[in-house]
Amino acid sequence: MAGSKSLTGGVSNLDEMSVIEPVCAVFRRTLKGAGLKYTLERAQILDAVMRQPGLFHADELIRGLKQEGFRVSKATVYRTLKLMQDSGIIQRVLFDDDDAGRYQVVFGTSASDLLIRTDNGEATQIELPELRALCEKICARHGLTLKGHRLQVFAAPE
Amino acid sequence: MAGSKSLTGGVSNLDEMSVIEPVCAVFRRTLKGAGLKYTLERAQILDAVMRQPGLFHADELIRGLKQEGFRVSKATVYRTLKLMQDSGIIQRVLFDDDDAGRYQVVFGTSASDLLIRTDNGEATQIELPELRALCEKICARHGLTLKGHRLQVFAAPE
DNA sequence: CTTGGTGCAAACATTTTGCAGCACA
DNA sequence: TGTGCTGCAAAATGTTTGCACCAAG
Repeated sequence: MAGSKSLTGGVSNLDEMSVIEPVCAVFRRTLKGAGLKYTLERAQILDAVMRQPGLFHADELIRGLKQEGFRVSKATVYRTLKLMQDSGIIQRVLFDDDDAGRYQVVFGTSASDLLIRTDNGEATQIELPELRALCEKICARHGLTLKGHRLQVFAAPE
Repeated sequence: MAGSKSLTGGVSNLDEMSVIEPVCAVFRRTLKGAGLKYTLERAQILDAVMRQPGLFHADELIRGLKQEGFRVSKATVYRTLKLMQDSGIIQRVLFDDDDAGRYQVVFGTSASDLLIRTDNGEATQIELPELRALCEKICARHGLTLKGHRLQVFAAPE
């Protein structure tokens, strides 16, 4: 991770990044579909994003990238983050006050569901399979097709 | 600094809060409990908020107030909005890109649940009674007490 | 008086955009 | 050659804060 370019580049050789593979493909496909390119910077950012533990701040991400020696500008990071949203790889999350800039990886997980502790803000990804059916039901009732969902459960100890 | 700091200590039970008790009373009680005052401006803002159809933007609210002849500053509006969040009367909502500044009245409704059309951004409040039990189950599994939840269902026609 | 509230404007944090140069199809 | 990409810095949002003054207990 400290080297120069051990990225998912995809042009030729890869490293031992396994989680990233499918996401990478999705991202690339989406980009290509829009006439955009899968550049080194975008690969680096995707890589960094997938390495994030659940939730992350755009700011942290940027700092992390710089710390690892990558020279990406925040403009590019934000631009890429937006592209990733469009590709359905990540989504913005806001669960309480003052939580701007918070993102979450949603690709390859059913991780739109969060359990959030109101006492310390800690967020855990939860699994709630039954929810899917509920959402589908609601959509059907409105004559719509389910595209996704997001649940935030707030709780405290005691 | 993640958790919210409730003025009276954990308002929370939004879902079962009876519709009967006027929001005004709750707000007032909460304020008093924190040694704060229920001023004219706060009343005006609360009033305007309750008049909002579901979701609203802080910005719209401010414009609306000014248009009605009230001379409240945005600073006061934001300060009051925050107080209302702490009282559990409203909550911030972010369901997609670019939706900062969006709020929702949650008092007296089980309205943390939204059906959002991905094609035009239109948001409808939905009723999903079964969800409550699911949330409770999850909380129990983690040894926590349910404080509230928020669901966003994304869907499109076709 | 003392505590809190308000408006205003400046400050902030986050995200976006204009621009010039660069890279690759 | 053109189209897209990048970094930088400036701009644009959305929200908060410092300050001086006002209002009520």
